[in-house]
Amino acid sequence: MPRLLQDAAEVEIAAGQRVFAQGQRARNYLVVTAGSVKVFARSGEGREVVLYRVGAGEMCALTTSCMLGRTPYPAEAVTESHVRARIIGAEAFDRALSESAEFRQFVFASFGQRLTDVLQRMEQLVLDCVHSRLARCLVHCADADGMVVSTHEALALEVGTAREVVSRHLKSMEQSGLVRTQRGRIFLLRREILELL
Amino acid sequence: MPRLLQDAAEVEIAAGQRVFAQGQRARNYLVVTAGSVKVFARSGEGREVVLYRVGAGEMCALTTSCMLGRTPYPAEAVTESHVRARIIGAEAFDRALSESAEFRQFVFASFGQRLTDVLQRMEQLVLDCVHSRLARCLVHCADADGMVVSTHEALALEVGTAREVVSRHLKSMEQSGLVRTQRGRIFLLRREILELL
DNA sequence: GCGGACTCCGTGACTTAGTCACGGAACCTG
DNA sequence: CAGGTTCCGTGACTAAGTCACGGAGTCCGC
Repeated sequence: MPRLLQDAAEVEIAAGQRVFAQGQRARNYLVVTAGSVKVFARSGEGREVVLYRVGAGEMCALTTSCMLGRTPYPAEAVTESHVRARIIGAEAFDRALSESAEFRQFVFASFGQRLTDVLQRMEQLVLDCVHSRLARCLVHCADADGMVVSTHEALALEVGTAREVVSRHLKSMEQSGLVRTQRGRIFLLRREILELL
Repeated sequence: MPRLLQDAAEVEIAAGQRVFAQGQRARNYLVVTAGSVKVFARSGEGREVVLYRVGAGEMCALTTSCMLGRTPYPAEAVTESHVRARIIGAEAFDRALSESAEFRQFVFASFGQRLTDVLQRMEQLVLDCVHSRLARCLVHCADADGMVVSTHEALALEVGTAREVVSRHLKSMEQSGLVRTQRGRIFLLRREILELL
């Protein structure tokens, strides 16, 4: 992480807090140093899609974009865990950008990474079926023992579908012996097969 | 457009040419000065999604991102019309970035704009139904007389669905007197209503 | 002008996904 | 352990996507 960030003010945010809401204006440049923030969009009727998440060492590209374009946030964000983040004001940000090649490098790299991430995600959402997306998501979210701690609801949000659909797919996966389910958690039994989508 | 770009080499590309393919490496920073380039992803079985398009005065964010991250292109691009573009090599790009605040401004703004565009598009793809997306697309693509010159196939690609689905929705729109269709073109009869999704 | 060849479109039958409405099971919490 | 809350399962229905096929419109060479 660039030196400039290490001197920046640090804030702590509890899990489940809203970081910003749709329509709000961006005030400060943000870099997460610990924990993870979920950025998502919400439809009129309450359906949601996760756009991306910001993990430790990453900046919130949307914030940066909104600050530069002076546009309001087109999405909202909440913390998924206890989060620590560094904050930089607009002026300091501009200054750092012009003075430090290292900082530019960092900002650009984050931006680029985010863009390709999002494009890839979009590609999956449109081209892959729910079954694949769910399998991928499970493998990705599983810990070393193959356990995923998440509700069907949350998984649905993640793969961009509805809870019931996730329930049904999980049931079919369970019937084919790929997973075992419990309230609030899923155990992957045949990780290799799930990885093949 | 920053001065640096005005001195850069200009290339011309005919309509329908591939600009880059999936897996290829980015070599040069690109800014389109006339025409439009379509960036899209393709699934194994030939389905496609348009990720975004680069119009006059815009840079290709994906190219920039891939150059900075030294990653291969995750998508492909073709020209939709005769295109003129300015090209800058990697070294000149880095130099311009450090020397010119104007250039930085331009690159960042483009990047940010692209990101919010893509996020918005993603949001629509997941949260809106095909009917809305199609209506929006028609309104957006129509000329002053309310005429859209496009095949059902192309519209399908645009809204991220299949040709048959577009055909059916167009038929239903025609039956409700919203549009009139001909081979290769669609006339919007009730633009106001289409705008309400 | 006429016979392909090609592109574009329409349609039926079927599969997969998403929505709605509900009830029941599992888990807190006093 | 009573009562609320969260989470999950299910059936019935609608919307969307896939597959297969045929037909209409357009282009082009002769």
